[in-house]
Amino acid sequence: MASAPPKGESFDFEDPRAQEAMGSASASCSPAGGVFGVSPPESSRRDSRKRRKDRPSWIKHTFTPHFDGHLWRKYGQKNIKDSAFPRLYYRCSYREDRQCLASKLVQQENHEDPPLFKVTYTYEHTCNTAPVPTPDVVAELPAPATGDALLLRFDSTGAGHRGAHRMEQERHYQQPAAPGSGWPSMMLSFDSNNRQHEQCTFPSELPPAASSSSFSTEGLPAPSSTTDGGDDGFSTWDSLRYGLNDHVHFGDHSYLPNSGNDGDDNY
DNA sequence: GCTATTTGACCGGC
DNA sequence: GCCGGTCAAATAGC
Repeated sequence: MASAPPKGESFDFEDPRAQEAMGSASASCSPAGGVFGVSPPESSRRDSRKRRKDRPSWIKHTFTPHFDGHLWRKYGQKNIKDSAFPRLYYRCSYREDRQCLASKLVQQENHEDPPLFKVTYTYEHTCNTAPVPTPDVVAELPAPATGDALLLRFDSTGAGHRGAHRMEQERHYQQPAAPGSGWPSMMLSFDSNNRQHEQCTFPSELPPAASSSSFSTEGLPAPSSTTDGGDDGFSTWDSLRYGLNDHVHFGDHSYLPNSGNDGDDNY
């Protein structure tokens, strides 16, 4: 990642320190450990807004802005001047519990399908909740010739501290004739911490952004205990739509299978 | 009833 | 003075 990141999957650094810190390290949603663990500012309202420029931040372009391995809680949305899309503001769900100052801004950048999002991360996570990918849900694409069924396998590792949730499900759905029958192999995982992990391997003809062999996106901003991410245009779950080309329904959520990509921003 | 999201307002930075 | 980031009350969903 350090060099020539694939289209739609790149990092830019607003903070030179961040850029330096990244160095040759593989791109992860959060740079090499602790580099950004700069002493957090006071959490008072005023201090929290002070010195924006001093805050470590780095930018990532992705098609799946919500799959970055951490739990995020939305705290604001704002229309930005000169931007056709609103900017969404998220902060770490553990902000209060663990004084984690990590936050991110998500902004759609174009109308492409899938749309590209610019995600600006601020502060390294100090909550120590970086998830370890544990594929619990697996979406496998059968041989193209056999039909258009997608198998989703739900499972649980029970690795979470809240205890294991188990569910298994097989789902089949129709998919349009995919050119070249190149469908991504998607893996989704949920752990008992309400985190979701996703891994997706794309066929060769996928767009450059998605053709980086594989990507894994973990820790959906899982809607925490109650919701699934809300309905703010593109919820956590909506991000999945960019991983396939047809709609897949998880409960109330529908996904539009397509070439998804979240890059190697995970662990 | 609890928790997350929405949304308008506030306030700091530029 | 304008713009953008955050707060916090209101609202909605579970």
